[in-house]
Amino acid sequence: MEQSEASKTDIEHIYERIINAIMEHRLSPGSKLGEVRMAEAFGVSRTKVRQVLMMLAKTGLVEQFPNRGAFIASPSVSQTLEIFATRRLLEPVIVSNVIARAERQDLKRLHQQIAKEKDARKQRNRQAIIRLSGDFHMLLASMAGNRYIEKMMGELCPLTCLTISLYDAPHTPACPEDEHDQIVAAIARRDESAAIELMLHHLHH
Amino acid sequence: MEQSEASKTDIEHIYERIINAIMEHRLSPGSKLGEVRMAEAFGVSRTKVRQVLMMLAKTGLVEQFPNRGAFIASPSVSQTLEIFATRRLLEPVIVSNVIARAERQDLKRLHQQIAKEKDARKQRNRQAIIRLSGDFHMLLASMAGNRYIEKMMGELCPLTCLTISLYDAPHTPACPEDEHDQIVAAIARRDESAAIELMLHHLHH
DNA sequence: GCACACAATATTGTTAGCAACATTATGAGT
DNA sequence: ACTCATAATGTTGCTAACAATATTGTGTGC
Repeated sequence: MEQSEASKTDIEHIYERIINAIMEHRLSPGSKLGEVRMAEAFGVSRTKVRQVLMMLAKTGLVEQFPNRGAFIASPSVSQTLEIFATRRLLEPVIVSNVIARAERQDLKRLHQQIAKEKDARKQRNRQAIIRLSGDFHMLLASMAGNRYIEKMMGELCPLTCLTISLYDAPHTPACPEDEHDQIVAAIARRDESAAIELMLHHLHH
Repeated sequence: MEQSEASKTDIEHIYERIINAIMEHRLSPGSKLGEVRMAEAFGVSRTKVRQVLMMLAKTGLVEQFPNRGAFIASPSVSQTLEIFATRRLLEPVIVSNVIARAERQDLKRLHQQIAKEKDARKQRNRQAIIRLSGDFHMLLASMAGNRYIEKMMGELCPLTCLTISLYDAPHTPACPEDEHDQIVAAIARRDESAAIELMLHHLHH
């Protein structure tokens, strides 16, 4: 009973941390997520871990086998194709919505994000690079003004990270940085077709 | 201890039944979902009900308030707009994919679905009409060959039902039947632009 | 040395009971 | 009669122990 925080809060907290670990490639596809191990690692009861695992399973990031436990998902080739097909569907409308809605403050946040990426790249911090790259897409999604699309992106981004660690050559940088840069520039000058084109090209691997 | 079926199975089972209840308008937005009450109603332990509620919360169909309980979601106006915006984004590509992929067997199933709808309409079975109408869209989504889009539709359909019972005049039929009919016809003759046009018109309320 | 059966261990699934919180009911004071 | 405080009730959140299943380890026969 060291910390009796609101349960909701720390369940959500653990959930986020696991997603971050996936985004940073610190959890590989297929990794087993033992309940007691996680409970000890996070200092909470097994019940809460269980709930987190179930939430992750519902979003498709972990697979659960009865009486066997939970494992980080390893998307098949067909799943990977579907993930990217869905992103190619969603992200153009995200860009388009952002262009239509973005305030000056939003553009500022985008530039800050790019700056952070540039920083991480300069420091050769691979984990940070990967995570920030994903955060860029999530930030964009959060500005599109559609929470359902945003939620979907919140599931597709970590899944994308998993596919990258499965099917990409190791030590390949996630996204060339200047592409993010160019997209933001196109958004800033409200050039919709260019931004969409850049985004689609960006998602073409 | 009357039925010790595999827990996974009956959790999924309860989950489906609640979604069905939402789709049939037997659960109104804002309804409280008490844990003990549900546990008794379904003949399972409170823990399992808890897990189901959490899954429903993750998909956005119920809202949970700490120490207060779980309630069927009542989408706001802005949420409703976003739900339909998302459907207008997804369903055209669903139709397009179905046209590209549908086998003879799929078309048969679509026609069977339409026949069921026609039946329910003849019998003035309002609950069945509403649910079957939702099932039509889900059936279509399942044929599109993209499980992520299908999953998203599986969340958006029940949400749509909730918005209908919130913002539609009571006793309004969910969808005019012939529209589904026409869509299937357009799919059958592989007329993509017509099918998409019909679907968009269909989603225009 | 190998394959199989059987025991030991570890992990997951479930239940019952307790603690914490919110809601409702009761009653005293004005 | 109304308001506020306080007690009673009910509901949710959590923990710990138990049951069921899978995994690993050990030994015996061939």
